[in-house]
Amino acid sequence: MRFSRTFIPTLRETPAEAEAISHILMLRGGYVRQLASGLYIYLPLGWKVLNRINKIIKEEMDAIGAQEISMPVLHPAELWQETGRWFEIKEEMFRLKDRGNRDMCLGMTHEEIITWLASKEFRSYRDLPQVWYQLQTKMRDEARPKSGVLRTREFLMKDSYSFDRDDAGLEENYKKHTEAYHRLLQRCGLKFYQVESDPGMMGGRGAHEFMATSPAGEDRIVLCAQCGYAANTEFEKGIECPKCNTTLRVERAIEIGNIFKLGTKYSVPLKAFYLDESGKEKPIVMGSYGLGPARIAAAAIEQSHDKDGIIWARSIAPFDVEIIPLNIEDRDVLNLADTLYKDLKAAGIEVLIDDRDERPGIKFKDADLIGIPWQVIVGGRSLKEGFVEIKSRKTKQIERLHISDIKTGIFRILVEKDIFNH
RNA sequence: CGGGGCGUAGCGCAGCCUGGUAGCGCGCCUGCUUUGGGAGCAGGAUGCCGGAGGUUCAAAUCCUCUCGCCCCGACCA
Repeated sequence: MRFSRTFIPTLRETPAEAEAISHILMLRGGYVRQLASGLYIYLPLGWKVLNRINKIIKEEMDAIGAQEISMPVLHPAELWQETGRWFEIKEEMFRLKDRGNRDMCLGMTHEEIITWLASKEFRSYRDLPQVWYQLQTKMRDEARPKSGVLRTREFLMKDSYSFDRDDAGLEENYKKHTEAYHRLLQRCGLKFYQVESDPGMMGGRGAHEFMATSPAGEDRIVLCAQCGYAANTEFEKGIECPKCNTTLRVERAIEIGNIFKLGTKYSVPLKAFYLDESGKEKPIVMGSYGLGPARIAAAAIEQSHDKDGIIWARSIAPFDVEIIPLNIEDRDVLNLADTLYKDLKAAGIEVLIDDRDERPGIKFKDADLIGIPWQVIVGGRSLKEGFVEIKSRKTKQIERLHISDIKTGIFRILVEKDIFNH
């Protein structure tokens, strides 16, 4: 895309309302804008990042046989009354009435809805197992939204649900999800831990959280350097590792995903039953698996930035490469930059060209702020000597490439040196 | 929901204590000069001082109420 025609409103100064690093950089980099407390607008760059994360999530979910569907955000109250959560959950649920004065609510999660579907559709053990997922907006009237997109009142969630005939089936789907989460979070370039957690109001028989370490995190986890043991501090108050007696270290972390073995907590009240081989009616055994794409993006920034801005992993960066012609009034510079732009694009690389009529300093500053992993700098000075430069956002190292060798040179660097390349 | 802080130009802030013509920096617009790390000069535009009520000859400033945003805590299916 052309910078001059793309809406990327970078900010020179830090807005007063932002304190968390990811919040500051998302605002300054022109990724998001705040509408109200806990409500965010994703601008072109932010939306691109979110979609790249979503794409990775979908690929890994599809790979374990999950099928994408989409459920409503607006729910009838009855289902929530049947499971009791209509009464257990207090101000955190947005409630409203429709024109017929029927009680409705905005979905905080979708167990009730998907279990209703399951109760209508599944008859026989032959219908199972199934795993369904969606990327859908969740609404929660948070007591205290905070830290930019880390804790909001409306947010996107990947939520999947598994339906099995017995515990063995649930264990298998649970394990598949665990493995998919590890793969996808690695692909996003995150440092994270899987820890045991409290099933809480979700109920059921076991749960895990996926935690990305960051000082901006709301949770604390304990880690064992010796054996890799990790747990939520809710459970482990002691400072010794229960597995190998090494001293544990406590770190703050962002909860980016959680998974629950629901068992029959929802299938029983919502009458989601199936008939087994002997014709006996049994409740479906369920699991539910959440993941927050916006939290993945924010955690990635928290874990990878410097004083100049964001340092994206290439897998989730808004673009792979940013071409920076330093002076667009210099014909040679602009022409070469433009040719490169078209060539890289044609080769399937996501590329942004800073074709604005701005001074070099502004372009450098904005490029570092936005954090695209590779910068291709086309300047009059080195061009006269026959070179362009390719610079790593992460290491700041510059490699000079002769113009006769630019294209292949860039491809070589993208493949060989990109530590995030998968 | 408890505690604290802040609302003044697009952004960052000063002015408030001690009432008296609304300011600074950046950005924005015009022109010229500049072009390898947020340019220089000259000219210009921009304010319901969050809102309502009150005190006063006079309120950004004092008083009351209210709304919004941030931070700490509680909460977080």
